[in-house]
Amino acid sequence: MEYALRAATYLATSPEQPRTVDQIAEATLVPVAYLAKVMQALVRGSIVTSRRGVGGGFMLVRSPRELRILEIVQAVDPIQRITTCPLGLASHGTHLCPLHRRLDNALAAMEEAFSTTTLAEVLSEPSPSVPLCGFPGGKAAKAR
Amino acid sequence: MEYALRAATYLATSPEQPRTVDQIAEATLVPVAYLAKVMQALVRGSIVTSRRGVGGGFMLVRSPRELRILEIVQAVDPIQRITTCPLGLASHGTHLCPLHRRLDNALAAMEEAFSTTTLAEVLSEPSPSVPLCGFPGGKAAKAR
DNA sequence: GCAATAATGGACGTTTTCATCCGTTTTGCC
DNA sequence: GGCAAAACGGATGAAAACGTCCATTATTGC
Repeated sequence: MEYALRAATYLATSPEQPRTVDQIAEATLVPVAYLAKVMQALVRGSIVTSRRGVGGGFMLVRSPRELRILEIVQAVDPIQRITTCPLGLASHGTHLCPLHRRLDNALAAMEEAFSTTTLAEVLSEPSPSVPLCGFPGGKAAKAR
Repeated sequence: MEYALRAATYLATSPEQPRTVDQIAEATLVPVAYLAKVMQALVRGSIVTSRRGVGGGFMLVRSPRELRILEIVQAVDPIQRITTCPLGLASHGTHLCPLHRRLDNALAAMEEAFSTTTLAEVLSEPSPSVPLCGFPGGKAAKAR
């Protein structure tokens, strides 16, 4: 999930411009082979599009301005809200017992936190450090 | 973590009274062998005390009234706040980049949600369904 | 059509989590 | 002291998450 967010954030720094798995991996310091899988998940979740072949790569489907980070989270690692009693019995229909209500509240709080920011906001936020820390200088402190 | 909360909630229904792993497992519908491990974690986290032998079992160390559910969570499955840049470089000291700040905010929101309720409040909350759903009738819908 | 580029899919390996089993130790009771 | 109850600890196993590797397919440029 971290990885997906890093990748999406990176893509948001140059929408319109397709980026290859290698580029994304280098910028975000994510193991490239695994990142390929994560990107597939983002494709399946309709967060990014992909194009094969020369000049291909991945691009965000929608503008960073209208992409909430919650959507990325939901695409790769959906927040499982508690809608029904996790114990076997469905003896009381929809309303949860107090304990599970609290658990669900915590999940809701997390969802809320993720839903209130778009990728564009993450990028534009005035901050002493650039998103993804090292980049867009790229290759963040990678000696080579 | 669910399991730990269920167990603690159950213990809170009769503080003072030691409960065995078997009793807790039956009431909370948690696999008994695994629950034993979870209880060990709670012991190590100083949430419960244990006594061996006849009449022994587990008891909450503190009163349900002063036990926040966050403490149980932290004992068995600590919320890992992001305090430092997860990418390699510690190039910028304490302040996180915007992306990781959001992630940490989400974690903080969760912590907050867990810290605002005590076990006693969970139990006393007026609700159509009893905590842990099936119990304290026990053996929740378990045909036998 | 051929070669290079890049995503896609499947097989495989490693590490964490969830879970079980069993022998050992502590404790209370007779 | 001996026995039964119960927690404790370690070994083991199954499933999921994390990660790697490689062959295949689509796309572009020549």
